[in-house]
Parts: sequence; C-alpha cells; structure tokens
Amino acid sequence: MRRMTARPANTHQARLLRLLRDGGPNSRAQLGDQIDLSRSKLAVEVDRLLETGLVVADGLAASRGGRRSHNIRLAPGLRFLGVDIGATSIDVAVTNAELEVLGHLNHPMDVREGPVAVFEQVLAMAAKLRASGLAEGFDGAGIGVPGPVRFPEGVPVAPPIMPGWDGFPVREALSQELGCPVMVDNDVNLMALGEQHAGVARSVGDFLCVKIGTGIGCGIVVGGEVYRGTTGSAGDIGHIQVEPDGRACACGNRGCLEAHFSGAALARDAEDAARAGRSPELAARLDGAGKLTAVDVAAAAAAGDPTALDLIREGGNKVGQVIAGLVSFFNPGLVVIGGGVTGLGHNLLASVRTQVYRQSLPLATGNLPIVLGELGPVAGVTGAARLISDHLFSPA
Amino acid sequence: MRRMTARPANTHQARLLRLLRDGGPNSRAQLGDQIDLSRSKLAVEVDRLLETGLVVADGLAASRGGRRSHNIRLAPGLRFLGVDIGATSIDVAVTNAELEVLGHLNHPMDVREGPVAVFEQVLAMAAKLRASGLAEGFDGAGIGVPGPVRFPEGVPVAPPIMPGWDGFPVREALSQELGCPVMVDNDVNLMALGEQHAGVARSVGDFLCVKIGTGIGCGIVVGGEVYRGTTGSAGDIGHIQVEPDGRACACGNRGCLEAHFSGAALARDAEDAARAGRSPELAARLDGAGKLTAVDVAAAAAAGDPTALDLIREGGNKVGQVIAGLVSFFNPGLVVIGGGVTGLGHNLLASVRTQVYRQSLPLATGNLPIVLGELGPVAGVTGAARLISDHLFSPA
DNA sequence: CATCTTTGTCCTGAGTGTGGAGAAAGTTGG
DNA sequence: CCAACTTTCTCCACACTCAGGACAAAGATG
Repeated sequence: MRRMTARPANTHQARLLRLLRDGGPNSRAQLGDQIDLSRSKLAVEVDRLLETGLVVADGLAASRGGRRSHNIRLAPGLRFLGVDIGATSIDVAVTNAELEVLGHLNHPMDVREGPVAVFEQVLAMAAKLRASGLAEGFDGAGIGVPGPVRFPEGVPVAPPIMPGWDGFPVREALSQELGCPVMVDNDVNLMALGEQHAGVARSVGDFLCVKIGTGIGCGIVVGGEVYRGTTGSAGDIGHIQVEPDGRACACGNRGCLEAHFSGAALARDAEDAARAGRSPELAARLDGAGKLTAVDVAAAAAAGDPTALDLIREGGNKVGQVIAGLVSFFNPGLVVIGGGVTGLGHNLLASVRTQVYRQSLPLATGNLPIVLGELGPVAGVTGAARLISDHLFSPA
Repeated sequence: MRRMTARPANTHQARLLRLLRDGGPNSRAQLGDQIDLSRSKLAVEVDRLLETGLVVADGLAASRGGRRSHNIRLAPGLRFLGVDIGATSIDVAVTNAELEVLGHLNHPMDVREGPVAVFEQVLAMAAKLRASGLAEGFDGAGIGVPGPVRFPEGVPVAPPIMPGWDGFPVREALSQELGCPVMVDNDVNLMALGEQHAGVARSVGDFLCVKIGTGIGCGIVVGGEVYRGTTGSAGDIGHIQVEPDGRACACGNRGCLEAHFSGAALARDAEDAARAGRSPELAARLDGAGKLTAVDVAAAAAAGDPTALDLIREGGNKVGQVIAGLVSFFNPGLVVIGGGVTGLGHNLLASVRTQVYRQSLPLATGNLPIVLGELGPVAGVTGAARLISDHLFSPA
C-alpha cells in the first residue's frame, strides 16, 4: 500500500479533512452545509483532494428524496499509530483515518528502563499490530510520555519520573524508525485530546482533565486547543502543596499532592494498613512481595472495607481540594477525572465533588459537571492519533 | 467634531488600525514591512481607510535617503474613555487612538452604593474631562467592574462585593448615556490588558496578573488573549483555601486567601496590632476613626517597624503559596503583581518570590520573572481603552 | 548634473470564490 | 406511465483579491 504522501494545500482542504474525520463519510452537499463555501468552490476542493488520494468517492448513498449523493470519505487505507507511554506500562493502538481504534495492545514496562528499551518494545508492538493485518504501514504516529515535552521539537525536558529521557529526541528517533511523521506530547494532554474527540468532553470548549495514575497531572483545554504553557509543563499539579508540613515528596518538598494521593501513594498506604492489621480485606489481597495496587483498594472498598473506603475518601478530599482551587482559577465547563485510579469510581468522585462544590464559588460550580473519563486506556492512544491527524490535516 | 462612524471592512484594515495604534504613525512602506501584503494591495486598503476618515495622512516624514514618505496616522480626534470601577474608588481617563492617557481623574466611592449612584459619578467625571477640552465626545468606552461579567452582554453576574449590580445592563446603559459603543469586563482583566499594552507584559504571550486590592483577583492571558472562563469568573482566586481551618470569610467558607491577605484584611490586622500596642509606628498612624490602610502599613514598614514587616511577610507567604500552585498549573511566562498593595513593594515581592521559587517545579520557575506592575492606577483605564479599541478595530 | 535610493502609483495577469443555469438522478402523486 | 417536484452535482460567466513588475516622484550623494 502506498502511504499518505500529500497534505492539504489550503485551509479549506484541511477543514474538509477534519470534517470527514470527525463526522465520517459525507456527501458533497452535506459538507457544503458544514463549511462556509459555495457548492462550486467546494466541488473544486473536493476534486483536488480526490486527485491526491487523501479522500475517495465510493458508491452512492441512499436517496433523501432526490438524486443520490456520492459518498466522500477519507482514504480507507490510512492508518495512524497511537502510543501512550505510562510510568508502568505501554499502550499501542492502530486507528483508521476516522481515529477508530482497530487494534490495541498493552504491555507492562517501567519507563525508567530508558528510551532505548522502551522504543524497542513500542516497535515490537507496532510490528505485531502490523503483522495481524490491521495495517500495512503507518501514515503518522502520535506518542505520549509521562512528563513535560518541548512540543515543537518533540523532546522531553527534565521529566522527574523518567530522568533518562531528558533531551532524548523522541520525535526524530521514532519518525526515523517508523518512516512516518510523528508528534510527541505529554500523556495527560493526550488523554484530554482523546476524551475531547471521542469521550465525555465532546463539544466542551474549556475543560480540565485530571489524570491520576502513578503520578498526577492535568490536561488543560482552552477554546478547544490544548494549552501547554511557556515551557511545556502546564498542568503539572502533582507537586502543589496540600498540607503545610506534610509528607516528604520525591521532589524534595513536603506536602505535595502526589505524596498524599496517587496510585503510588495509595498503594503504599494500603500496604501499611494491611501490615498494621487495620484491614483484613486489604491484608488478604497482599501478593507474595507484600505489594498492593489501586485495583486491590477498589476491590476492598467494594467489599465494604472501611479502611479502604477511608483511604479513598481521604485521597479524594486532597485531590478535590486542589481541583477546587483550579476550578476557581480556571472556571472550566467540565472536569474529567481519569487514569489508573478511575477504578475507584464513584467513591472517589463523591469526595472530590464534595470538596469542589463546597470550596469553589457558586458561579464557577453552578453548572459544572465533574465526571469520570469514559474511554479508559483508549483515551491516551486515541488522543495520540488525534494529535498526529491534527498535524497532518493542516496546510503544509 | 464628528465621531467615529466607520469600522474596518476586512481583517487587513483591522490589522492596519492595530499596527497604527500600537506602533504610532508610520509610512506606507513601513506598514508594508510589518504586514504580509504587497505594496499595491496595502496602498488600496490604506486609501480606503483614508476615505472613511479613520486614518489621516498628515505631512511628510524626514527622508531616509530617498523620497520622503507620507505620515499615516489614526485620526487625531479619536477619543476613548477608560473607566475602572474599584471597590472603593473610580478611575476615569481619556485616551487618544494610540491609547495614550490624555487626562485622568480619580474619585473615592463605595461601589456598594449601586450602579445608579456610581454611573452618575462616572458621567460627571467624563463630563469634566470633556469640559477641560481633552475631548469633544467619545468614540468608544471600556469599563471595568470588580466582579465577574458575562462578557458578550456586558452584564455583571453574581458579584460578591457588589450585590446591587447583579444583572444590571452596564454595557447598554453606559452606551445609551455616552452615545458610543461600550465594552465591559472584570477590572482584573483590564489591568492585565493594560500591562500587556503599555506595561511590563509587552511581548509576553502567556502570563498572570494578580491584583491585590480590597479583594484579590487574577487576570489570565493565553496566547495574547484574555481568558475569561466558561461563566466569566476565571481568575477568581480570592477564595482559594490557604489554611484548612483559617479565618471566616465573607463568602461563608474558612481560610480563604482574601480573608488572610488583601487590602481589607491587612488594614484590619494592622489596626488590631496598633490597638494591642504591638506597634507604635502603626499606632501613630491611626486616624480619628481608628482606621488604617495598606499605605500606612507600607510607611510603617519603610520606617523599619517589625510588626508591619511581619504582616507583609506573612501576607506575601499566603499569596505566594497560591501563586506557586497557579504557576505549577499554568506555567506562565511572567507573573505581574499589582493593585492597591503595590505600595508594599519589594517586601511583599520578596516573600512571594521565595514561596513560588521554593514550591513550584524548577522547569516552571526556571526563567519566570515575578514583577510589580509598572502602570499603577493607569493600568486599568489603559486596559479599558484597549478593550474597546480592540472591539472597534475589528471587522464589522 | 548624473546616479542611486526610497516611496508611492499603475497595470496586467493569475488565482479565488460566488451565484445562477441547467443537467442528472431520483421520489411522489395522479 | 407521466408530470411535477427534490436533491445532487457540474459548468460557466463574472467580480474580487492579490502579487509582482514597470514606472513615476522626490529626495540624497558625489
């Protein structure tokens, strides 16, 4: 199969490609209703796109009371690769041009093993997806990493939890290996993009997407666009202080949110409680190495264990306290909570909501939904595909 | 004098008007260097603007080694009115089309007296400025109010410190009275616009502007544009909790930033200290009613009074704590501190900086200037003029 | 005074985009 | 089965935008 070579020649073509991506196949007439162009001009641009091969006309749609329309759709062979590198695992997926996930793989891996080892794994997973017949090659790839990124260059900068990646040319290296364009971003931003494209945040212009996994981060969307900040570290809320003289944090400070609540902190607290005999439910779930995860806490809570419930409530209060501040400051139209701890579900959500609704101003909370992400592990890879498609579907 | 009737007919004309506003008089050739247009096209658009009377060609500039250029400038008779309504005083200013302040009045007044009384005062001040010969009429007016605003309609919504203004049609009423277009915004946003236009924030795309006066608010600029949030309450940081079981706040919660530090809280603390005999410097400054202001505290601190210095340091710590969180979240390129307490100067700034640099991530603070606003009371009115000129200098 | 530089104007030609006429293809009702 | 109406799509004429070059105007320089 020939890979995507052309790019839209102007903004009209770019807009058409995005309409087809987000709205699926469509007739010329329907496209005309959604874009501010005359039918004649539209036809010209569609014809040019057909010539490039980026879109195809296949078959006729059912009549709507008159002449049947030609179905215009994005080239069915286009394939994007979405990669989401977490602290403890890797997600890789293939999508079509409409960003529907055709295949998805997950592999546990510690990001601290460094870029070379991780890349090897990513490429192996991509090869596996290709071998399964889902793609003959990739037209573009998006990749998320758990740390700040200098976005234009696609290079991680001073990432606390993956020091070995500092300055590693992720974009260039992956582009070389895959032979296609690549865009790199923070994993939290990609989750936000994913939920915006296919999840709970559709049609919301300004929202926050709080991802609670091994660490805590927050994707910020302003006017439909991800906001990355001056140095690419916007949304790094894990080290906001929630307790004046709280626990020591890996960053060197005390009382950071991440030190009090996150996947890692929760697991540690649960293990302590189990060992101290404060919770038989949790103790029963200890594995051979004496370890627990957020999943265990969720299970214990579901079984009614009061200690587990307390841990979740306490954590939700801490996160809610920070989110309350962010809501007052940012006045979003929606707050999405996702990441590994989504499994804690409505117990977590309830205490977050309580804090936010109590502490923030009524005007800001009046009509503010606080919800769990609906895409789970697909959010990151969908966002990654969205990132590269946004790039490729812009004028060259 | 005839008032501004025409509006730019297209984006080119709008951009030209803004170039002339921000860069002052200019020749066609120099404008051509700053705008992406051919000389011929540019000449056409300039001619059209000359026809409308929005710009004029007056005289020839000195030669730069060849034919002398015609000076193109915005119509010299254009006048904008900038109004900044604070909690305890009103600022009104007249500017020319380049937003230079030609005249400026200040009048103490309690905003709680309600919109009717305040409007009367504002109109009297505007009339006074007009009578002094600075303007024969106004081509537009911008007005800032100390509370959230539904921006498109120009109506305050649920403003805590000025309940009588809720839903009052500020834009429509003022437009009627003045007979010119009016735009309304939060006073903090206007301060940010002012500092961006003529102050410390020139050429910074993303920054925060913290205004500490009677209350505390924060202007948010993203990509050069003010961000107002979903309901217009973005930046309302006065009620972020800084102390878990802190002081009772007027909003009904405990431990709000505003309850611990703001012009009002500082004055109260200083009065308490003076009465309790903990500070002779402050006691000496008590007025007949036993009242003090931030200015008194600044003076006492300048005289070396340890209690006053402590109050400032403590307050700076509280504000710094909140700003540190915002810096982590928003990753701005600059933080500006302004408002009534600017008089506390470098004592305040020092403790804010200490908190922020200690608590926020190095990547976010690495190259982050935290500075005092440089426009003082002119910031608000300049921002107001900028607001309305941005509106009028956009395609109709 | 000839030459060079800078500024501003005019003209042509390529491209962009609109709106209408009308053909193509289909549905509906008598 | 046919006439009338709809919807979709194509084609064409015309207006407008815009770039780039030729050229005129006005001054500096030697």
